[in-house]
Amino acid sequence: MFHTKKNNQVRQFTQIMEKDIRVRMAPSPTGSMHIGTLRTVLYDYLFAKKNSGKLVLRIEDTDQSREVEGAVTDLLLRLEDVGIVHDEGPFMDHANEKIQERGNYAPYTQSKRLDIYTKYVNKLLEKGHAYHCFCSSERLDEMRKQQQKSKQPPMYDRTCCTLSPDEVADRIDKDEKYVVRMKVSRGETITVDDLIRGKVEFKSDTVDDQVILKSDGFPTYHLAVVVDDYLMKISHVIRGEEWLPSAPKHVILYKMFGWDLPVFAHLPLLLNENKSKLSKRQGDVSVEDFLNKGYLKEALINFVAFLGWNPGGGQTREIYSLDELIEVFDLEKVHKAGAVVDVKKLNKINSHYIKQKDIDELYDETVKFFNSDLQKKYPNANKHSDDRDFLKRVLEVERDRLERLTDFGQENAFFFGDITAHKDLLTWKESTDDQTSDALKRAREVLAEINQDNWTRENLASTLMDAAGDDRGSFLWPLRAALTGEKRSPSPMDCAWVLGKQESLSRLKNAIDLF
RNA sequence: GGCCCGUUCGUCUAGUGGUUAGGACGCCAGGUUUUCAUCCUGGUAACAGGAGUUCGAUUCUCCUACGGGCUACCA
Repeated sequence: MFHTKKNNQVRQFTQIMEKDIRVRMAPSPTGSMHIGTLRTVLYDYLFAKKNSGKLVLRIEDTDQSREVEGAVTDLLLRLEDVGIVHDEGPFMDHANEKIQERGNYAPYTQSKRLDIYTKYVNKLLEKGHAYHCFCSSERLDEMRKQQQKSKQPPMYDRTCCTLSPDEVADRIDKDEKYVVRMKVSRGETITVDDLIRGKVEFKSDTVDDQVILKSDGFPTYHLAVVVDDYLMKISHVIRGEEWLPSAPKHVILYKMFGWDLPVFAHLPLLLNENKSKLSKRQGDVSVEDFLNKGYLKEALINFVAFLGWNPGGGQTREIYSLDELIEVFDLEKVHKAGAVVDVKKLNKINSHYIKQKDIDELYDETVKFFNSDLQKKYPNANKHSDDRDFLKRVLEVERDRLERLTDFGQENAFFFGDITAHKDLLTWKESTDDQTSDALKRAREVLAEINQDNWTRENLASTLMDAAGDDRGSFLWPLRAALTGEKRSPSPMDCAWVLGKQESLSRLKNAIDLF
């Protein structure tokens, strides 16, 4: 009777739990947001949204020594940049330039939860699942050295495990520094059930008596994640594969506390070209770097989503918006093997989004890159730097040539400064001087006849193509060269459109004067 | 060294107990084009190796090799 009832309760409870999808992103504030973090966080977000769940942001700052000033702010800003919105945790309060926490399980910053951890560590201590350890780091180092030498796995030798309660109390009284270690029972098999990898088994004999409470009173990651994931009712633990080896420690802790396990999903690593774990050294890896290099957030999200996952099912489309990704995302389709980050592919995706983007929106995102370099590159550019219409025309003509936003204006100095045309450049293939001169004069006549109102991209294109007739090269090349002074550029119609009638005619006159 | 994970074109990947092993990026060639770029078409290139199961394995199992991760009072 009793058992049946209880089982039913348990079943109901777990059913509710299963429906209640809650995932967390749990970064450490140790620097600017890494592209790998972005991928993990994106999968968190996609999974939560796909399953109508909640996304929690929790700051894992239990290592004070590694903490970097402003890292949390950077993180929140980057999340805003790419459009990943969480439901609980710290948020930027832009009005007051502060960080504010929101949610029922606050605080979401581990350094503010110290008393919670000590409480749970004490529980473990009481139940005999943990013990105090007074070993100095010098002794520990020496011990590991010896173990390495004799080809033993480096593990704590449990010297302090057998200390009597009296001795422990005594040494604590004497203010001796100590840590608390979890006591892993021997001879067991620990199974980590992973959504992506299936069941992964570990012998408990190979699991170290991990420190769970450091001598500074802070918990280690292992204790803090388990406690917080439990208290914050996290249903799915999604994190990088580098955590797989420590997953059995977490499973053991859940068991010690008597808590239900969350679902684990260990994501494949993002790799350098040489297949090692993606790191700085090998180029920029922070989200901010990519954004600053002129990659659109849509491209970055799209690119990173397909590193280690794809919709499958013979689907060949690879361009997906964030909302579309939510539609098709499936955590179980995530791969097992690591994925090399290939910037060339990112470039392609980026240029795709640049071509697609609404021109005004694109302009707003692009012009800031242009302005920052404007003075250095184009001494004469000032006359146009505030001319939104002019810059927008340049962008429209250039957009199909852009791989990154930072390319804007890069190869088109002729739009902004004075040019010097040379005879050689103006001459098309075997044309004689007379032919070139005639072509230029004819072009000037054609352009001169187009009145201001008709000075549109479309009209210029059709008029000039008509004027070019069959022998396009001998007409269009000198015109383009006269307008740009460059070997490569957008089409003469586009250049004329951007430059405007007056400037175009003036440049043509300068060219004609050379002959 | 120990533990764990992984392995389809160079890269990201689809896919199946029987397929001409498909797509994307890159690269190469051709086309469109006044140039460059865009765009279009085509081409190049892969199931790590061995054994087993099977009528048949890239697909299932085992072994090996190779790669990677972890091995802290870091996360």
